[in-house]
Amino acid sequence: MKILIIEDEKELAYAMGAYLADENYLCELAFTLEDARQKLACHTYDCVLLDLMLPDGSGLDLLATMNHQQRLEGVIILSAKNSVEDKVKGLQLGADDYLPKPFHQSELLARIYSVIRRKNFNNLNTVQFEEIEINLLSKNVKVNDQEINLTRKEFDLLVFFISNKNKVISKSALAEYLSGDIADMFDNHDFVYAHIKNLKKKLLEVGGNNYLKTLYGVGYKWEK
Amino acid sequence: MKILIIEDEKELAYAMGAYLADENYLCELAFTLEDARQKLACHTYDCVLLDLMLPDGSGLDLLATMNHQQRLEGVIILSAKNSVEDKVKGLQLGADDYLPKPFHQSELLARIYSVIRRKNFNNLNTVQFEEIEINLLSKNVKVNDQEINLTRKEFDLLVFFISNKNKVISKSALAEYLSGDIADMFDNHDFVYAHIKNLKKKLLEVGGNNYLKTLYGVGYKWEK
DNA sequence: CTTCTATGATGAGAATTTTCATATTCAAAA
DNA sequence: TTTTGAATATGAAAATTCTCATCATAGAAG
Repeated sequence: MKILIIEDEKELAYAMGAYLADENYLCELAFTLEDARQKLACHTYDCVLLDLMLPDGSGLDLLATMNHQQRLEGVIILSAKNSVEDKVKGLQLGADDYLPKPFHQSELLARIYSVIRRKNFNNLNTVQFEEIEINLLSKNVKVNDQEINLTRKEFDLLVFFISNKNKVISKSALAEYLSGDIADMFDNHDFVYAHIKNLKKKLLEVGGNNYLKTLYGVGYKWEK
Repeated sequence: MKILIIEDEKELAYAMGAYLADENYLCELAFTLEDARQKLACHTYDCVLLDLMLPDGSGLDLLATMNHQQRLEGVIILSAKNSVEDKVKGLQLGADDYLPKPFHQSELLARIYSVIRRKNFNNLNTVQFEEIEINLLSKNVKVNDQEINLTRKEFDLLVFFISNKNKVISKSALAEYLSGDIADMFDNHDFVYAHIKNLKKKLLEVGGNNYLKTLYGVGYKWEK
């Protein structure tokens, strides 16, 4: 489970990071909005801990953007202000929980666990992208309500693309994801081509659109 | 592959980060010794790029600590000084390479690759159980110094057994581990039998002992 | 001790995954 | 614009993985 901690009080941020690391969460820290945006652009997290007052702006702006981009991360707002307006605004903007500072580590942990669990039960079961509907649990995929059979690798590929839509994904990242192993730089990853070809073919056969753009020399991007 | 860039010239640090990110390394930046120590306390990297002259001290001190703590990271010293003493001292303190500034990106890349490779091929990546020797990186397996070819699943199975030796492992745990997916209670996991059979056969063919006990109705246990 | 049932083992075949040789396409250099 | 080298696409073959039918065995029940 990966957590992004957006918090400009460095001492607090490091303390949270260390504590959560102990609990086997993978943590990354962002001390500014800009830093947070960078990290969110490159990575997907399971949960984001968001301080509202940051040196370069309000966390609420970031929250609005994330909501707008339909990010899947659970967001817990950490705020010292503890104003009702912020809390309401935060939850309206799609935050999943609000934790006033100061808080106990155990409480933080409990909230994180609950947010991740809730997210998982809401979003994890089905994912939709235009005419494509994926049930992550049963692993069924429908295109225009017509069911198609994908192999495991094709399914994984589709899910990975859709959950990273609009982002550029390198071939080696795909290789790593599909093989479930660190991608050796000096291996060739031609099997990725094969699975992409087969996935494309199956989607087209049932009248799906091709959302997968090839970015020569760079990778792939799934977008409308 | 994760790289920690310890470098106080921010522009250079960002440039390296961007370049290495392109090459599919995950990079983190530290601009001070303190920052670097924090990050090293929380994370493990595959390679550390270390500038020697940092605002809050000399990188050599950090190197000494890392050496003392027997950290596994490969360390490449980046230095503008290019003094023979620093180079000697750095290598004595356990650095793996020394790259005088300015350098070309391609050279940096080559050094990183070489350092990671060297680190990875030493015996830190091998696991031994009696006559069986496994290199986790190259994925070679030797039985009585004789190399055998295992498929990916057979290899994974062997590693899983040996790293859980003397413990009882259920069939569904094996299924989950091999498939890299939560094991569906209502699936049958007969493929586990197949891989176990094939692994056993290959090990016996080269004169290995059978360390795998079947616990009827319970699971398996790897023990001498 | 025998029978019965569920679990595990096995071989063969089906399906999937990966590799490989070849063709095509892209973008930089000439 | 044309050429060139590298990246991507593709079909088919090779290798691996999974399924299935059948057999063997452990342990419970009679």
